[in-house]
Amino acid sequence: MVQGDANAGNAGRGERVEGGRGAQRPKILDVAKACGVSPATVSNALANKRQVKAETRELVRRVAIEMGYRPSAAARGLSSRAGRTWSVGLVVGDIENPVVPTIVRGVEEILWASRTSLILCNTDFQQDKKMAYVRSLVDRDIDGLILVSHLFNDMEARSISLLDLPIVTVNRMADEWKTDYVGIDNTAGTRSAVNYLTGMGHRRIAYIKGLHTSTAAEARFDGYLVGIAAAGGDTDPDLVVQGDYTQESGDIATRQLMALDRPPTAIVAANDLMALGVLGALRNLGVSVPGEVSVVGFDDIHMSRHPLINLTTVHYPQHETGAMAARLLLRRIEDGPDELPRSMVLQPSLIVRGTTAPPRDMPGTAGSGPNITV
Amino acid sequence: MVQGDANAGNAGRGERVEGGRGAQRPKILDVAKACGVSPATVSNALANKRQVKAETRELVRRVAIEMGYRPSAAARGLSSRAGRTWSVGLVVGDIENPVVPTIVRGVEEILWASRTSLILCNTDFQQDKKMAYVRSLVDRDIDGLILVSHLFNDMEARSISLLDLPIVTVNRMADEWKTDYVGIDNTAGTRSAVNYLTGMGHRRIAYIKGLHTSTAAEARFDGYLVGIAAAGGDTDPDLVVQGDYTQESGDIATRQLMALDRPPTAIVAANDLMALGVLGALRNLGVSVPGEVSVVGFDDIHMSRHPLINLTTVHYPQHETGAMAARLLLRRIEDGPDELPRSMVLQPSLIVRGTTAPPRDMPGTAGSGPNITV
DNA sequence: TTGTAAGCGTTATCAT
DNA sequence: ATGATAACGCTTACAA
Repeated sequence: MVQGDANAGNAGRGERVEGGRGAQRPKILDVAKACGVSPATVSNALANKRQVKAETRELVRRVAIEMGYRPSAAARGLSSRAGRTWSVGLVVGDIENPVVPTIVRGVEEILWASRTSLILCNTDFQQDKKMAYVRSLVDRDIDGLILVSHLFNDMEARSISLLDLPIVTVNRMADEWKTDYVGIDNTAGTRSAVNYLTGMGHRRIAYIKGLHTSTAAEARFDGYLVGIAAAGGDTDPDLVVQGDYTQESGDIATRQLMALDRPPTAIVAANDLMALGVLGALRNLGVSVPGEVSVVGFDDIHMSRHPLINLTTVHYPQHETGAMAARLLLRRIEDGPDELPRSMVLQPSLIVRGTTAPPRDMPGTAGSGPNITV
Repeated sequence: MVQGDANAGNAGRGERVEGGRGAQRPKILDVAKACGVSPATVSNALANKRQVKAETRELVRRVAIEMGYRPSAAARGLSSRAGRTWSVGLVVGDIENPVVPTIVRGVEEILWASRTSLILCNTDFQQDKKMAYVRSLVDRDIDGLILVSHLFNDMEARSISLLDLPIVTVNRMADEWKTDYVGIDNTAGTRSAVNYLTGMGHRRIAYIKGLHTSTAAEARFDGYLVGIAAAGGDTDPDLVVQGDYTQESGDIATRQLMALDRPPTAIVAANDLMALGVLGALRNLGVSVPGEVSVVGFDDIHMSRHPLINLTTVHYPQHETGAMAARLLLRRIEDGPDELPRSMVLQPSLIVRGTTAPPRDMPGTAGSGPNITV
């Protein structure tokens, strides 16, 4: 029973719909009619909100399923003042950066559990694209927003704050903008990497910086500086090269570093992608790792674990970061804006693999075995 | 990896903004009043639809911007019969699989150009999660749907077809379901890989299959079979091992293959991720590549290009696939359902790198230089 | 050129 | 326990 009469009321409208195709989705009124009750009752029966006689409730439910009725999310959001849209925006700079999909996955996992949709925005780190996306998300009445590795200037921050929309920022160091925050202690991360190297006797340690637009990049660099200073390492400015987080920039930086009169005995990169570039360049230059030069990355992307790469790196809990951001956001959405901003700082940890060893001129304890011998 | 302390010392920063907070977003009526015109005029002035006196139009626009007015997407979609929601769903199995982010990026690039939002759904290849996501997308009145590497059984396909929603499937071989389609010639891809190997003299070539739930996996396997048959290669069933597209399964399969009485001289994997597993396993087993065993992958993920990996593989145009899917979808959304289904089959191409060489017992032309020597 | 009013599909507030 | 009816914020006939 109950089959084709959806569309009964609005027949004649769907010109083109000739053969039984294009059966429009039934609306709540269709279900109501089919059940001989009012739309309100259907709504209540389905939402389990008000008291509805068990009998009617069952009837409505059965018919609704039979007809394939599904409430329109848009209509729902429009109605009911407290109505959520059950969707959140996720703004990332570059979905192709290996750390990002893992973060996204962490976010998705949590959101899925509360049946919240994820609107993905890829900004290519362009200011205007970023803002346009945010505006578009707001137009959609999203319940909340997660911003990964993005900086907002005062004007932008102010204009967004006005919306008093639940926001969680990820990988952005604290500023005046009071949003919830998830991140790691970047400084501690690089410092532990440098400490490890100096502990093995390295003194001439190079650093390849990340994109300057990121506060995380600054923090990681600080860790390097502190670590070098603490061990009385070489502070030759030529040992610091600007990169942009891409593999290629790691490659270029390495050629530059190895061309120095006194090349470094170890290279620390601000992320794994650049470290991979370092390894590639060294390989092509015929420099053995870790025999002649040690290499350390930051992030611990999946590929770094590969036996052919086997990169010593600082582990960044990417999945957990995403999951935590989503949890914070959902909590904020439920609690409302009156709670104090929450910060979650996860701890990175050094993972020692095969690209690090004592410097050649100081054959102390051997590393975990040479990784590549050219 | 040590959990972090939560809630840092940013207390004191959050003062509860009591008074002027929560300035709600202005609605069209607010703008109308502020301009002394009717809401209809505001709508028309902003949408540039009907003729509006240039003067009023400018006034309305200025005031709208001043007040920060933005039309509600939900209300817009709900109103106007022809109203699109300017959002599409993108269903993928695993965002962490390296080919996926690149496809996503291709989709995003095109969608962004037409200001259409991307709702990302990660199914983990679970049937129920997949269908739940699709339903949720339909509830949201999305304008269209892109399904990447997903199979739908008849019942599912039928129930979705009823919606007559614009759909583009990616990486799924043709079946009775008439949707637009983007894919590559998978069979030709693996066949070219096998041809290359047999051309160098290989006869005992192993194959690691992809997940059986995917039709692409079947097609790729077919290419292997055809290639082997054409060259009179070894059809020993032990040479075919089932994998699941993960790196780990490539590793396991390789140990199994190399433990055979007569191990293969070459291994073809149904994707790069498994091929990376193969390389890792061979490395750990002390088998030289390509000296003792040649390895070929499929996809050409970013990492395969790395000098330390340097994997010979079949290039799969991931970005272009995503972009093409989005173009097809947008076109379908605009053209309506009456046009015939369109199919787009892109051509894969073999990329010869360093993991392939003639078999040891047949030292013809050497490969492009040994990649790894253990 | 502009205003009025009728939807769009729900949920919420009243009555009954 | 249920049914009218008024929002929700917008677009678009239809009038003026």
